[in-house]
Amino acid sequence: MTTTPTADWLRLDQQICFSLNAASRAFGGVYRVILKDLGLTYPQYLVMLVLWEHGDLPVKKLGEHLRLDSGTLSPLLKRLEAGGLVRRERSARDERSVEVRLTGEGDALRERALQVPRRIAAATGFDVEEIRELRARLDQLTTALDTAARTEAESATARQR
Amino acid sequence: MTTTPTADWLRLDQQICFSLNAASRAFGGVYRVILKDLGLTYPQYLVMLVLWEHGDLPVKKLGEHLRLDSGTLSPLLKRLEAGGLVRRERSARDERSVEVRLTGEGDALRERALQVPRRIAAATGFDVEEIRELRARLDQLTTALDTAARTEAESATARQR
DNA sequence: CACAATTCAGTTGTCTGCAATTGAATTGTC
DNA sequence: GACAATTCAATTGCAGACAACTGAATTGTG
Repeated sequence: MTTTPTADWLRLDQQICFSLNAASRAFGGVYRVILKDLGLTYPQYLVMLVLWEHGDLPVKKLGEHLRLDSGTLSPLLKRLEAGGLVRRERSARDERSVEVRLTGEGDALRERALQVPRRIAAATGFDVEEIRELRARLDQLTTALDTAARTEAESATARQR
Repeated sequence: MTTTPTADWLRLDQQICFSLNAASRAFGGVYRVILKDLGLTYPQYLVMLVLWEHGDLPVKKLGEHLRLDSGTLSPLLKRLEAGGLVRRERSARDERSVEVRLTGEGDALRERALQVPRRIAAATGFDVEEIRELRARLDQLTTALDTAARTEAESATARQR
């Protein structure tokens, strides 16, 4: 009987994470080019997407939508503010919270951004259905990985006790 | 007739790039936990994978396998060297080139790394066939995106002329 | 041979991502 | 009402990515 040699488990081209990482960075490359016109980086674009979709939000909520924490968002939002797309205002009701508000300029940028998804979709060469399938697959993967990360972290903590 | 409102094109949950990005970072979380024992980060692990698979390589070749350039690899390799896993030696034949060589320690680490892919695979909750399919899909995507990035870059350059 | 073009690694500067910590504000509980 | 626990944004420190550039070495062409 021929089993896969254990050594082959380490082959780069068998690592799903590598393909994923490569695809993610390849997207980065395309976005970099397309978003240059808008003066946005890709993560900044994601933040703007959330704001356009949901309106003004506290940093916390923004982070939940994007699965990013304040360590990433704080400096990013400052840059957006410096670019005049966004204002940050301490909430009156809860002084711990900072509301991120679109400026007129930030709101106006939305019009120019409308063409971006279409250009991106074209760049993938995938049709709508293929994209939908792949998205579903990836979201399923993300959920599984998040669960596993928590489990691993717990068992690691347990080992230390 | 009911077409999808253009506004919906900007919805975060329709952006394939976001799912991809999220999945990639979720992988990062799992790897961070699992690789902590080995004292490697995820990109460092990828470099080690290539070296274990192909033996000593110049920085250039390493970058081709991983689609990374010297800007990323130079500092990363210095850290691996500081950790005693790798040596960097100027090639005698071509003094521009730097050979990255595994040390005994780096080679030995391979044994402990053999368990990693299995744990990762388990974390995904996907079976071998599902992983294979997803990988194929992602590689296809990467190829398309790389081509598109070049095309976009060219047309941007052309517009400037 | 000479010299322009190319190749290669490294450096610098900018922008993520994330862990860990800080400090202020709020909430829950006694 | 006091005070411990929690929440929230910001900061610090580290490691990646990548563009742009530098400097050294090599190659190709005339």
